Amino acid sequence: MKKNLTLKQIAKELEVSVSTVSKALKNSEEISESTRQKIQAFAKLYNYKPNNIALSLKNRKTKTIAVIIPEIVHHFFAMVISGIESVANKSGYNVIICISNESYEREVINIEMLASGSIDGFIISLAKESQEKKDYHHIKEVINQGMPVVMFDRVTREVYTDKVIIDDVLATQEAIQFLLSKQRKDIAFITTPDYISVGRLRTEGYTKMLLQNDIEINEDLIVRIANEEELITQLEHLFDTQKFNALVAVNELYAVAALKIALKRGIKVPDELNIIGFTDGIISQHSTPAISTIKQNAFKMGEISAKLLINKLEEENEHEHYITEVIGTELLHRETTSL
Amino acid sequence: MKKNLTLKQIAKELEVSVSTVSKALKNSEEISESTRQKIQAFAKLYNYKPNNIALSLKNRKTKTIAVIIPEIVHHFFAMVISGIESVANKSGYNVIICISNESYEREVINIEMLASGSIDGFIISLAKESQEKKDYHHIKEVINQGMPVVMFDRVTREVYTDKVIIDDVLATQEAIQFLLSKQRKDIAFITTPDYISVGRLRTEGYTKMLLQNDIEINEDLIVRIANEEELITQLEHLFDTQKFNALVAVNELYAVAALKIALKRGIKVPDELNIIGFTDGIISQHSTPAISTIKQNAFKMGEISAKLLINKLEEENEHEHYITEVIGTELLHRETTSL
DNA sequence: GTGAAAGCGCTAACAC
DNA sequence: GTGTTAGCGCTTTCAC
Repeated sequence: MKKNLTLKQIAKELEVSVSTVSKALKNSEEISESTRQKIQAFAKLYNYKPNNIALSLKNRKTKTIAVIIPEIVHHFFAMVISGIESVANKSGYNVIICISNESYEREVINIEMLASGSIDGFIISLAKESQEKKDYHHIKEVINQGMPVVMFDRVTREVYTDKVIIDDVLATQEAIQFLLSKQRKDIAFITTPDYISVGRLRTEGYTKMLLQNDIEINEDLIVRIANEEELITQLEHLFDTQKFNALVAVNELYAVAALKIALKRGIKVPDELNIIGFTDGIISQHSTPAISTIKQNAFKMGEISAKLLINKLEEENEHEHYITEVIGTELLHRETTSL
Repeated sequence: MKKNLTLKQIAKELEVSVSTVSKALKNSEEISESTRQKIQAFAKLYNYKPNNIALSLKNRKTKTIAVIIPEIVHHFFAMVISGIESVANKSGYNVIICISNESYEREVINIEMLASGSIDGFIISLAKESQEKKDYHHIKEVINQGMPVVMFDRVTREVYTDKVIIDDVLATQEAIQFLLSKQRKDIAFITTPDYISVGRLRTEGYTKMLLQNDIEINEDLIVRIANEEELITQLEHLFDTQKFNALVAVNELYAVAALKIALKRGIKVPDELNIIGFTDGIISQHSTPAISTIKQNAFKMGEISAKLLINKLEEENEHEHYITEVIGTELLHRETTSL
């Protein structure tokens, strides 16, 4: 139960001053070769490690960044974190992860807690509830304090800061275009309520593309899932009441649920029904048939978010100049689309 | 770009001393009602927040705990984290997550980095490589320094500390017993090499149970996956060369891969082949047919790990007394087992 | 070459 | 009631 060694202790032990020890360990020219060696040897022997907290207090930086995500048991977010971790570690940063659990309150608490000194910057994806409330004062506040913030995926126009997103409208349009090119014009669309930015944008891509092709929008083909518990019921209702030969879902959970219902009803996939999901996660990969999907490059999204943040943290002159990076997507054909 | 307010600044502004401010904000009886109110009002107005780093340095505790896991894009670990987060937050602790990426080196680096002051305690699940190397000096070292450590799932006998595990042997035995009770005696077993503790224990459960029932072990029915890239090849080989009417896999990835191959070969599941996996994740839930599984209660595992750690952190008298909590499992029947 | 001293932001024992 | 002081562990300027 030996406590961690401090400079003071080394100094005492070696009968020199604290500052000498500090300099010697930094290999400062000021200190004579011999004392330097003596001190370094001692420090090594007793495995001296500088206390990070003291360094943070002194330097006014903690070398850690915080990630606030709505949910972790989710392939997309797990991949983003993986990407963040990977670049953060390379630059010597630690990563703190906090889960808002889609709750506005938890988002606020986490951010306020961390904002007071514990971290150097935030990477945030908004909780559903915050988007619903449209209340972003907590984020604006930390930005005002001069703390860099990067938002990804679930972002909002109301906050000025760096953002990393995919072009949801375009990505959806590409998927719809593909289906249309195969003469599949009755396309069901499973999405979220419009207050979720990504859901809204994807729905926009869907309607835009149909209109561009002079196809009338059938509102009954658009299913908005507000509550995941009603996912199955709402999908069953869709299958009961509508005719369609293709289906696009804004995430893989909705896609696989739809696939499952189709299979149960003996609908042949992909012959009678094409299915395209979003998020290239393990569900899509491992279902049978494997689901064709719009790949969002979550890992890359994490990497870029972290890079943007670290750039802001390390650049000298802080010009107020924010960018929004748009990550490319790709349509990945597997077994639920017919080529 | 206002920097964070400090006690000093408040003191100056209000022409009192720093300690008066400190006490006033703590509602100390020592300070007169009027100055207390004045100071509190001012602090509130300018949104004063104490600097966590300074507090940590002072108190020698950071109120944050670190979780080191091998992999985050994995339902089991994501759920464990969720559980840890949930109890940590309730007790006012922050959670730092670091990913060892199954690498011994990254595990060592992360632990050493955090051990120097940044955190109060660790929750660790070992990287494959560390288990392979059997090198745990980095963990023993932090424990020696007096830092509490809780290990979960991938643990080792060589380190004395609190642990949270499932009874892998027993859990596997129950699965095997179920299959035997249905007269399925040719059971393939997809596992990891023996240096992964959970793989070894589950294999032990498998052989034990068969022997208990006087069934000879057919080594060719046991497939050890050392490298996930060869998963498919090895499984194909199994299906090519062996006859079996049941299959148990030590994780859901192996289970779904086996299911997929079976389906491709036109083998009827569950009629001709029963499949049971470990880990009740989204893969098992959403595959068609949905995979029966041994549920590990990952969330609970996280909760208990966090509780054990926080107890250690907050108890006064530190008696060297370690416990190993065994979490119950349950066999969850879905569509790949016949009842 | 080496060391004393100040300071990062906060607390607490001890004066006054 | 309020303020002074020392100290958490470290760095850095400035004396010696």
